[in-house]
Amino acid sequence: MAKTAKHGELRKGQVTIFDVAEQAGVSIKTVSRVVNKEPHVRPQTKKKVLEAVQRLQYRPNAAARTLSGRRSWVLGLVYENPHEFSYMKDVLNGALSACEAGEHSLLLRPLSLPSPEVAEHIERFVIQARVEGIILPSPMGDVPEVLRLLRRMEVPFAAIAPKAPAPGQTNILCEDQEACLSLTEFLIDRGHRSIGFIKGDPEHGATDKRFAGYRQALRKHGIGYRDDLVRQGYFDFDSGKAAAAELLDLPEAPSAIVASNDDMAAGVLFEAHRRGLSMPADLSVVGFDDTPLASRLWPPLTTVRQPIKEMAETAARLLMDRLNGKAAQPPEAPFPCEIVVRESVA
Amino acid sequence: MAKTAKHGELRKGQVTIFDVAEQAGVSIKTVSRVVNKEPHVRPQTKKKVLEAVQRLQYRPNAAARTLSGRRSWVLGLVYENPHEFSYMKDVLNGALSACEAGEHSLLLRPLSLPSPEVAEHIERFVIQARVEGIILPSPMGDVPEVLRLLRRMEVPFAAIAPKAPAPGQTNILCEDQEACLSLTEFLIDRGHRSIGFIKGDPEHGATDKRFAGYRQALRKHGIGYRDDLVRQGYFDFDSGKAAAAELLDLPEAPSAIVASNDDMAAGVLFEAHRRGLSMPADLSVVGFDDTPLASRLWPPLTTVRQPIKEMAETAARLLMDRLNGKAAQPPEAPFPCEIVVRESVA
DNA sequence: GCCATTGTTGACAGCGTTGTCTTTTTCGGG
DNA sequence: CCCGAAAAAGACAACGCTGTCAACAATGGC
Repeated sequence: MAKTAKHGELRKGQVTIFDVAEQAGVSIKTVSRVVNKEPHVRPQTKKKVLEAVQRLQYRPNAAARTLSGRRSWVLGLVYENPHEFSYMKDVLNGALSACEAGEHSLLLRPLSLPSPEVAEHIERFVIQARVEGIILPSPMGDVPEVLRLLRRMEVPFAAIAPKAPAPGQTNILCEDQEACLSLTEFLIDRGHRSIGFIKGDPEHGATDKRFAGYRQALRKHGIGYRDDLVRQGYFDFDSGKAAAAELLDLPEAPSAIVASNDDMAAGVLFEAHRRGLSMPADLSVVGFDDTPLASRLWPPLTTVRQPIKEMAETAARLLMDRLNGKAAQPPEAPFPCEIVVRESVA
Repeated sequence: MAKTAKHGELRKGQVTIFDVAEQAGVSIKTVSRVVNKEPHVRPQTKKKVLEAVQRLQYRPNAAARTLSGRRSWVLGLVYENPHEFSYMKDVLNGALSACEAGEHSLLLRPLSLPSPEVAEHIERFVIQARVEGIILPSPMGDVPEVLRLLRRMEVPFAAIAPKAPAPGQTNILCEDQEACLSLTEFLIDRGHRSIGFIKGDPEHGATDKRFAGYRQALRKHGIGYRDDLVRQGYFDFDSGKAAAAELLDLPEAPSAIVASNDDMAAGVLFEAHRRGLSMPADLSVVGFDDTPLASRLWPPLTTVRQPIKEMAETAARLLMDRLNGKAAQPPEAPFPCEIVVRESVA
């Protein structure tokens, strides 16, 4: 009882497991069992404990938990710091909300990507912060050193939209190819036959799938594939602008351009404006991602909305389930995308 | 020695204070003193310890530190989740880099703002995660309940660009008014005499200062202030669009519009495009913040770049200094802004 | 009604660090 | 060369929780 008494005097608002145990008239270990959803507690006892927890507003001390147990309740989000943050914003919000629901903390680790020390940075991050699991938004899920390191350290991870979704790891995918197929078909349906395409960064998982969707659409509608209508981009504004310049300089310039993301589509519009073209009359443009940018450009972009936030949420949830020892679910079906029609297509 | 031996076997890569103590031939307390830069250690001893730390790559276990000591080494970033994340992206990066340098962790807490439970959320956040100090980017630094709560809980905080920078708290400001003065003067210099202004969200700290800069510029150049040329906005695209529509419907429509941020400026451009105006010939537009958006719009926006990242870094650093018991520095001078000239002004 | 088995609960020792208090060492002055 | 004070170093008990193992209660088969 001495101990109980000592702990009874709540210090700085901290309610401890001892207080709950006292309230419920059980030992601290039993409280621990209930809080951690362990078996071997009678329903009746469980009820008493939960009531005490509720009454005292008890929240386990994370530091003590980490120190004592094998768990740290920390997930890491390792990402490449982009110029256009809207994709990461959704990832962040999704991960954050899942972590809150799962009583985990989320620690961020931005990294600049083509760098030899990536693995070391992550290793330090994991050891230092005792990170239990890692979320890898694209393109992190495709960096071989990163994957190798995490496997070696046996740190579970979930990759969002990786390029090559390795089996046996948690992958969160979306229907990139199908979406890009529909997007291209949308242009074909409006009468376009000469359609340019700007590829994304070859490092990103989505790049190939979107391109495949484009080709599939052409094939499906019997439109010949023309290599000169396809340009390499890197998912950023400048590369989109440059690719557009090349396409528009073509003797047989396309009447519509599919950009693999909105930022590049913005580059296309910019270049077209610069040339005094009037959109969408002279050129139709579509993007991908439905960033805030898409609705702010003139003309506002027809684009594809991906459920990034939900994907990140799922990634975090699956990770936590795995850490909690839940049986491995069957791999999630790819998330569906949705075309958002705006005025950038004639 | 038994203890030392037991701890000697590095478990899961964890190097403990015992290992360092053994290597250096001192007690763990001495290691603790050195690591925490406490006094009462002979230079010679200190050197030995630091060498051992270096050799073993020792990093104190954060959980143990938190549990044992009074410190948690955690800062919180409490923000309103915006549509346009670029401001927060900079804040985040700044805070993150300062935290890394100062060996703190950063925990995020997005909140939706006009909400009665804001204070409760923050209270739980602080207690739960044992947050030691909080960074409040605008407009969080102006929510009375938040400030009241933090003062009551005695949690140090630093406000970035608050509306009413209360004395005695850490405020990070920038020269909003001066910048908006220069920005307006930039238009006046180009011959504009009828200049519209779209105010920002009245909740934000920057709103009044930017408006004051606008009025100051008119006064300085002997241009009469016209109330009908000023509209209320809320820092978002739609409000900018709506305000622009009103201004352009005016019998004597302005030849230039100053929007209090880029997102609203995007709204102005959008509305003007919709009416078939040609920019910048028919209408000049300037924004504020230099978001990625600014360079992607057509025409690209002349705007003001604020050193947000540096400001956030400073906020975090000042907070950590305070927590480390360093003497309170004199309040930092406001950060200077910089006009970024692009093609949206004729 | 007894024993073996299973289910439920509790006592107690860590986890790696800091805070407090004690012990040892150093150093200057007589 | 010794004494006292101050500086340096150490011993040890928290911190709040989980893991391990032991104790006890309930259950079922004979």
